[in-house]
Amino acid sequence: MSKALPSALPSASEVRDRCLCLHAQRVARALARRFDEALRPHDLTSGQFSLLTALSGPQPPTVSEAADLLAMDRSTVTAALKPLARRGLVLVDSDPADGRVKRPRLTEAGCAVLARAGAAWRIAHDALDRELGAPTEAPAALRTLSTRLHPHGQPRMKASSAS
Amino acid sequence: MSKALPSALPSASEVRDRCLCLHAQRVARALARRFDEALRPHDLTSGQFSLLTALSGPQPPTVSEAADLLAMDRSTVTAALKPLARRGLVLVDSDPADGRVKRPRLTEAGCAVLARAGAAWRIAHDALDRELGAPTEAPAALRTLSTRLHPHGQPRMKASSAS
DNA sequence: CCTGATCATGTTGATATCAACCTATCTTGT
DNA sequence: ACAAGATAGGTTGATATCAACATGATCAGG
Repeated sequence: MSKALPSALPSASEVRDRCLCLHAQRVARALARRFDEALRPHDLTSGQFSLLTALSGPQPPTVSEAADLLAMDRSTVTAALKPLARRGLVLVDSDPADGRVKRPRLTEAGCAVLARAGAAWRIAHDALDRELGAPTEAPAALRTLSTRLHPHGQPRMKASSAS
Repeated sequence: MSKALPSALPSASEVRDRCLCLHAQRVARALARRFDEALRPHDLTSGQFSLLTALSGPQPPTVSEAADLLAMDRSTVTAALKPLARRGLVLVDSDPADGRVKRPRLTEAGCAVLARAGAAWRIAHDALDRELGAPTEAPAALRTLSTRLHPHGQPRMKASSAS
């Protein structure tokens, strides 16, 4: 109903003001740069740190599970693991029960690096929280969006017949 | 004060729950995929669409200004312009007043593509808004964060002496 | 057992992303 | 006019990112 008038084509300012995607990219890039810098002493990018964290649970996730956790493509995870494996921080085991499944896990060295980097992460995150001033609602909103847009952890349900 | 106890190293779940950077990446990736798909009929990625939009003002921005607008590195803009220039959608002019400055601008073809893609963008964005249900505060929060983390448009001030 | 469908992952090719370095241009002080 | 510093941009090398396709493993019927 409300879209009976496509009116004019989207203007530059409309996109700049409205586009969630644009703002999400802006935020993502700004934060990535920030944490990249904080983690540089440990030779990890923010993305690598997130990936290592995703592997750090008691039971190593499969590649697909890790991808889901990070809301990235499976093939991106495969690619991202390579530099880490080359450095001996992760090891990609095959699942004994299912030959298709791979379970990348942290090595001892990987655990050590992650532990040190984790301390730097916390310092950087505390600084960020401080800099954002009073507990803004922004972080919570970001997490909500994150969950809404790409729920994780639940058994995937295929596109059902429901419209 | 509150950091007298570094206590344990950050756990996986602490990072997963707290890390703004991780959630920002998740949101950015999910939205990028979404708009990539919406714009695919026009052979534009969400990033290319944003870049074209940034160039679409009356006075074409410099490379640095465009980078600032998108919160990306200058060299990323340079790289991102290449595929677009190759396809004849943008043209990189030199500023007549300052030989260092380049001003990438849309060609006629670029304008046409952007107009068509803009219509698709609006449809996709309307659908997204609808899907996010009631006017959540998330979008506003995202925009706030975006501005806080990487203000744009204002004359850059170098790191002041304030501690 | 086969055979086809399904599933997990890997590979390829294109683009995106950034830091570090490099070059060309402008500006300022002399 | 010249040299020194600042500024704008590009180049290089590494990694990240995804879609599309390809491979190999498992599973369900027969």
